[in-house]
Amino acid sequence: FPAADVAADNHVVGKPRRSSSAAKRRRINGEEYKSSSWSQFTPVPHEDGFQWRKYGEKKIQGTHFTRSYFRCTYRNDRGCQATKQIQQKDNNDPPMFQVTYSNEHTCTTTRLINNINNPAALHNLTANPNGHHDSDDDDTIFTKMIKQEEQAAWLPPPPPADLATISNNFDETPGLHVCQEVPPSSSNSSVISHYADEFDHHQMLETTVMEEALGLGVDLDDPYFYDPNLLLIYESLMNCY
DNA sequence: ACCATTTGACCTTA
DNA sequence: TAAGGTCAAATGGT
Repeated sequence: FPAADVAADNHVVGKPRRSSSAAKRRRINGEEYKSSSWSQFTPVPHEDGFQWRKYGEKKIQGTHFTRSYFRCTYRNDRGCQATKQIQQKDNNDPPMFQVTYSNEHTCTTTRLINNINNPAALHNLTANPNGHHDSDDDDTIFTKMIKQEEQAAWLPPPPPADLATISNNFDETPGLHVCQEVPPSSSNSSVISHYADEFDHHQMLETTVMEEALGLGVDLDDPYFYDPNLLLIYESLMNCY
């Protein structure tokens, strides 16, 4: 199953966010550390096997959608410093999200994923994506996240040329969602062309990534293609049968 | 009542 | 000083 190696090791779909100055490795106590931030594109931003608590949402300049900020649910009781940001990139069917992770998980769930070859750990992971014992309580959180994502996935259609219409769509957007569409800050033709250019840029970027992946034999119809963690689970399951 | 999300205020950084 | 990131009180769902 070559797709797993491609996505997990070579970062075809997930690539380091920082490329210039921040990409320089820092040296602490004589040890070298890689950047603790990485990102990936996915239509299912919540399906990464971890539990997250949202702590903020922000309109980022030059983007259509708000950025959502999450930290690990176990930050307080287990001191896990993992965080992630979710930024919706387009309104395709399904929409694509960029998920940027910072800091590795130090909570129990991380150990389960790292021990994916352990059949017991794998069973726990696949039986319940939260990586816990099975119980109704654990399930409700994950289910809620998925429902939340589904709501975000079906936003109003792509921005029309008429800016007044954009504002109307924004007002009708439901309250509970991950990334909501945001109206332009001013109304003139340069704003429209700016968004058009930005849209083209993202389309081009996605196309480049997809072509690169296809060249390496990735099956784009496979939903697990987008998430390295899910790919690992998928691969281990394939090995089991 | 408890807990996660929302959201404007506040803080940090370039 | 403005944009991005985080805090925390208010809000809403169960």
